[in-house]
Amino acid sequence: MTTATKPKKKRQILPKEQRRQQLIEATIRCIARDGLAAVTMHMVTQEAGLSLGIANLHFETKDNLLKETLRSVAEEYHGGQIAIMEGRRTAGLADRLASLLAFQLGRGVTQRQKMAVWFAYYGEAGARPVYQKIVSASDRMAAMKLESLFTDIIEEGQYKDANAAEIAMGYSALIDGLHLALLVTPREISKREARVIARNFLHRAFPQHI
Amino acid sequence: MTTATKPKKKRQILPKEQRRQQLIEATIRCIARDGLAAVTMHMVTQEAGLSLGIANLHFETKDNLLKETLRSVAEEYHGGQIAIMEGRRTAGLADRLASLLAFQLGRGVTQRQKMAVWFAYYGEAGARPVYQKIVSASDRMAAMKLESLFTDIIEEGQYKDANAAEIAMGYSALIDGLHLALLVTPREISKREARVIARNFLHRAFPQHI
DNA sequence: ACTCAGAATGAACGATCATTCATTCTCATA
DNA sequence: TATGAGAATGAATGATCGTTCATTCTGAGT
Repeated sequence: MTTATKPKKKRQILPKEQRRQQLIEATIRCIARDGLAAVTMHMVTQEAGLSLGIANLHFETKDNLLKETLRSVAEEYHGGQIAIMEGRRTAGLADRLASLLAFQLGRGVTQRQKMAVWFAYYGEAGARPVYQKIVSASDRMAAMKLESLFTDIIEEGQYKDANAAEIAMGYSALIDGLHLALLVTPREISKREARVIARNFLHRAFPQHI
Repeated sequence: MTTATKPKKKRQILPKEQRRQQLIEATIRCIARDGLAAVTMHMVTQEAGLSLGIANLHFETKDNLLKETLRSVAEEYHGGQIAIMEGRRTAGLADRLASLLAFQLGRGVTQRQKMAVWFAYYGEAGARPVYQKIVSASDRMAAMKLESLFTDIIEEGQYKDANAAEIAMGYSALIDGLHLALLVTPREISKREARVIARNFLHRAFPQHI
């Protein structure tokens, strides 16, 4: 039996921003794998393949690292939605609606990892106003864009008695709830079923568009 | 300035079950106030007005106490729903539907406390299969009852193209999402609005019943 | 009134973790 | 090649927390 080889030893110096990103990504993987409560600085820095002190060097405190990680995930998630809803690519409203749904309930291990992080923070949000503030910054923007998209759709489809704000809040809640179900009881619901449910919600509201 | 009075000193012996309940309730308050990650044995036992060692005496470990607390909240929440859906009180299906909605989005500080606990655990559920198992035990039962209620409603209303299982999953997800919104961004949505959204969801599915 | 089973207590212990900082190492620049 | 600014390291530190258990205390039974 040979002594375990130490695969990497070489120390490398990289620009600050790159290290920060590297540490945030390692943090996301740790949270998704072990849960927010179990994450330690050792765990994160080892996951990143770096030394213990590096996280404090770039983020000052663990709390700060966690906050920045949440900000990163929130901005990516909401940013993705906003990009679709602003619709530079797809011109038609119906296309945007379909793209949005596909993005929100799309495939990918990445997606699942991000969702795990998302809800780990939600779980603490009730007790930690800081988290609420970080999320609501980008959340509010996404909510506005969604309401605006629905307003356009209602006008285009001449839907009677349709309240864009109310449907938007309902749709957002439904998507959150479906994500939660996929995360907590994945055996009870598949992504395909989740997509059907969300589609039917939209279809009942905007039958001509989806 | 007088020395701070020590309000309580008398040691009291109570039956095991009562102490367990007392500790679980203290745990719920602690989680709601400070978040699951911040809860300590000191905190819980002090909140309960008891001594440090008592939680270990009745629950062996902290982990066990947290698991039992989750079980208690899950059973209360799902149990409340199940009781309504079995509908011994209200005979009409429409009444049951309204009662269910009122229960799920009803008023009360208690409700908010329980919801905080609920999502604190959801946040860790992705990384802790034990939590998933505890929740899914009562969750599955509630889901079955809900689907059964919707099946009856579909038959009574002769709704065409309505899939009870799909609408039940959608409704459950919507309620979860609304709870999440109320917890995380209470300024963006009121309980009244949440109730309207849920009601409209049901109205679109079962227009004759609500 | 007396007794004692076992409920309750809390000081102490050991383990874990975030943070610090003296030291080592890297690489852009000269 | 030589050099030093500062990036990276990880042993050490101090604080926090879960758990233990010797001791104290209670109250039902006699």
